[in-house]
Amino acid sequence: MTASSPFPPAPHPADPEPRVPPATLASLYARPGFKLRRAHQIALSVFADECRAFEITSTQYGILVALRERPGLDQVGVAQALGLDRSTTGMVVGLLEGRGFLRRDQHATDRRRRVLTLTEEGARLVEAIAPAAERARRRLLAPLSPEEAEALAALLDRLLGHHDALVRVPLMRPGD
Amino acid sequence: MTASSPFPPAPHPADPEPRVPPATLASLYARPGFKLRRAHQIALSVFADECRAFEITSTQYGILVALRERPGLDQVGVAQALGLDRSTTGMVVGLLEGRGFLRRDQHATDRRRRVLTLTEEGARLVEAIAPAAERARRRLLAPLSPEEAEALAALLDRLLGHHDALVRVPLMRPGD
DNA sequence: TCAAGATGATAAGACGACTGACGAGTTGCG
DNA sequence: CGCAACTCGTCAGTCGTCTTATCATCTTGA
Repeated sequence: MTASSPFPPAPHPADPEPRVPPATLASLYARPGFKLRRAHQIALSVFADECRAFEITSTQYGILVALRERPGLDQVGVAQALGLDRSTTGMVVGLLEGRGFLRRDQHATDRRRRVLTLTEEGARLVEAIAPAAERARRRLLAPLSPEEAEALAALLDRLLGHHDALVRVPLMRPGD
Repeated sequence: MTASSPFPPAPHPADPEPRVPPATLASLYARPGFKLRRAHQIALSVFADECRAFEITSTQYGILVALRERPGLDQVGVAQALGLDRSTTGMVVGLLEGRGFLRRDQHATDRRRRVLTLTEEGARLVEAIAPAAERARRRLLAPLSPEEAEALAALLDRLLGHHDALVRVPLMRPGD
């Protein structure tokens, strides 16, 4: 809360901040965060479109995949495996449980935990979605050549790797 | 985009769905949508961190910038300028109005419209944030060399350009 | 001129995400 | 052993986003 003077940005020679020209819409469009928001929006949209028949979101799909590979994870394990918040995970897991795709049972010894496993139907679903998910991936990357797609993946990996510790929920391969 | 059958149709008969191996966590991590979600998460986080003092989100900042450049836009105009949903825009605009950063007045002739303009305080805020926003941009891109950052921007632009029509709210430079 | 259509705004509901807090349970250490 | 510290799950609250639906208003055309 530094700005309480009636005069907006009077030139301050002693200001350590370099002069920053006023933001314009064009500069907004050029911001990487802006592009990433749009790209994410598009990725969600393409996935939802391809998986329309299953009425499932990419987040829900991620949880099913994680449980298919590692049955018996608890919610925190799922959250860490996918880089999700604990609360978010709890909500989405509750959704999937309500739709009968997974079960939550008490852990044998640690009663704080709920052990998550796919139901038969959940296992069937995650298998059935695979082609649609693959279609979504290809469609999202369609505008890029294979080399460009590779380059994009590499650049994003650089970004993620360096900022991983920064985000509250770093990605964590469970069980290794 | 008419999928009402329980199973997704094969949209391209010439493009038969080959066998799709079962999804693993590793294959999930490799999905571009997954990386984009993480990258977006990080971008939001960095912006929020740098702008902590202003208690503002990147979306709110975008609306302020749009109104600074084009005072008198209506909500639909703001939504189109930023690629936001109309409903989302209405909610965030209501927030900003409640905090005193913008005003909503009746349009002179068209009473359906609400004309949006920054208040003095809103104008001061958007000026004051500029250095923090610039800091966030640089920090987000810090892991990349200038050339890599440029390449990433170009690749994302390719993606956005080709999928723009696909997303329900395409980006639309107002007034050009 | 009046009904039909287009457009702007809002409401309601669902989902994802984060923060902060809290209770129950577990574990480690003095 | 007993208490402190930690962990798991949950809840409440806030925010952003999209969908669908509805309402008010404006414009247009028969």
